[in-house]
Amino acid sequence: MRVVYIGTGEIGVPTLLALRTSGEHEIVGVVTGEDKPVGRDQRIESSAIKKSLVDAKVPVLQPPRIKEAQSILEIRALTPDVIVVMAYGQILPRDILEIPRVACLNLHASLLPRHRGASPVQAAIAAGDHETGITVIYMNETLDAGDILLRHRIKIEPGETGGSLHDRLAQVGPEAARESLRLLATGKAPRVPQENDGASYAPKLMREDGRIDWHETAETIERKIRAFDPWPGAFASLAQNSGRLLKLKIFRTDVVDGKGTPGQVLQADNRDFIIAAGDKALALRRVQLEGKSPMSSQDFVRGHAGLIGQQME
RNA sequence: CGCGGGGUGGAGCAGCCUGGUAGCUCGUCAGGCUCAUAACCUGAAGGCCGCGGGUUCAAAUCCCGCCCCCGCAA
Repeated sequence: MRVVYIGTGEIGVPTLLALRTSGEHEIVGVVTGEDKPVGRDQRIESSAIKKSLVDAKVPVLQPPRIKEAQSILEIRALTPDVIVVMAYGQILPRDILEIPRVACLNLHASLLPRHRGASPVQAAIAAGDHETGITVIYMNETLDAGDILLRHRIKIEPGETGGSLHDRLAQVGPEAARESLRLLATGKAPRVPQENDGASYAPKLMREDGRIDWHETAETIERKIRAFDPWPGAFASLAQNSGRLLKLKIFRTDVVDGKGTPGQVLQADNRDFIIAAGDKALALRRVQLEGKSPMSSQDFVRGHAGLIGQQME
């Protein structure tokens, strides 16, 4: 079949690669996000998807707004049988959804209807889910609410981070995509409406969403820290001796016994760095100070006297 | 030139404003104490204070240039 791939995020790279190289289908075009300034030097860089196509002779479209007439015409001219969308970053208008002859599919990184929206990977860990996966849906105009074609489940491992789960889900994409296209090609593709009762929404994450609320339970905070590692990162503020408020990024913690005012430093020595949470407490294992590289909490404690009793915010 | 923090014995930091013997908490090594220890005591090794230039009697500290790391932002 003639396939147009629409996506920007790195999570879709293995899927696009598989579709290109499997020989079962022809990628007739790729639509991806614009090149934009990135990093400390604000260098202009292409999306992960475009970078993965450097050696491929595939037409690449990078419309600023896909809903504009120009890009709709260009995509229609590719005459796709199927459009496959994964982590694109823009809402597709009805005009686009109606272009493909067979179907317009979306690969979503959760078990829909759970965790619709832009941050399903983090949401699954933060919610304490034991499994997640890739859901392939027939797209409609409501975000992530289309009928389900198939689902591939994976277990969420203990200690899983947003980064590790993202990478494992990316590896599930190719299989889910190929199987979906195979079913469509043979006319055997199922189509099951989502049960909207079980729906939840995982909004696009902002930097500020990473701030830790020490009033929450230790378990909740621990999961959030794992979910937000490495992006957008969980952090808290700590008053320094100089009087300045320092931002402390927190990477790994363990739930431990301990009681105190939420945010209070209960212990800070060469054994543990423990902060009181809403119920129990959290032993910090790895932290990063603004302007510094990540370090063990022991290293942090060594260089910062008088931490005990201080308050994290 | 997008904004900002930083580079000081092996680790994490202080010292820099207000130039004048290199300091703290650890680690390492040797010895001691202890039934024992991520405990305690004693002693030791280990630094061209990121690199280059300048000012000065004197520079980790002040001035100029460069390199590298990180946070924000994306």
